Amino acid sequence: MESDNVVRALGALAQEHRLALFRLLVQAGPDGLAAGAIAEALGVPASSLSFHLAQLTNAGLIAQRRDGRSLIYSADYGAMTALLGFLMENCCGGAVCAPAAPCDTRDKTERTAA
Amino acid sequence: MESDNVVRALGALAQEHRLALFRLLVQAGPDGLAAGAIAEALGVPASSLSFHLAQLTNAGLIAQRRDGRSLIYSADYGAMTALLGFLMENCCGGAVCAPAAPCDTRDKTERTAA
DNA sequence: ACGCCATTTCGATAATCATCGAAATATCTG
DNA sequence: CAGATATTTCGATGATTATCGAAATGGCGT
Repeated sequence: MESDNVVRALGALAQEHRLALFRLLVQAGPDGLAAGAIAEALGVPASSLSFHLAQLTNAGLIAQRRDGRSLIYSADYGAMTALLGFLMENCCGGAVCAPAAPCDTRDKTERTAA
Repeated sequence: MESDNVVRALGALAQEHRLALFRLLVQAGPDGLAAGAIAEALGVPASSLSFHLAQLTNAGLIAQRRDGRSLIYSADYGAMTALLGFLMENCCGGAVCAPAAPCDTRDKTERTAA
């Protein structure tokens, strides 16, 4: 991950609503959540939420897919792993001191198959 | 680390100059660097740098100490570890998937003694 | 005390960000 | 196609952020 992307990712997470939103999506897993469900969970007006979703999407931290008239958002575990990897790579003068793979990035289907 | 502190820490790192600054201090180690040396290394005017140093200090990511007429800044490894810990704790529905101790947080004296 | 040096604070300016209602877009159903 | 639902885009507003020169502060040497 490039330094520029890292700044954007950190900036996207550096906001109360968006941090809560991202954590919500992470906990929701690969199935994700519809925008409406997120708005309700966070108690944020739809238009405000849309703004925050756009920020996280632009930062590459979440993905969007359509299901009927709902738009489903889900966390991009790979991006999160890359971000953590960058922060850790650069914490001790270039030495990596901990594995940069915090999550099982496979989705439910893959885990079941494995 | 509380969610509020996390937002502040992420916000502090979500800026090109400050991310470079923090990485510089991390690489410099516990001895830290004087404000002037940092300004020169980053090519940022003194007054701008002072603003960024204040942001990082306020976020608890760096510490300040005086040496003569110089102010020496150094990375707070504990804060960085706590931040990484928070991000990892909260990435998989509460399960910690990787050790949250990326760095040897002891200073030179302690390492030598060990 | 005086001048020097390192750094911060002040003040002004331009830019970006957060918020949210109203209107527009896209999809489904009948 | 018309109506209902889910979500985004637009537009306006207030708040925060980044920048940097000039002036103020704090510590040092003489």
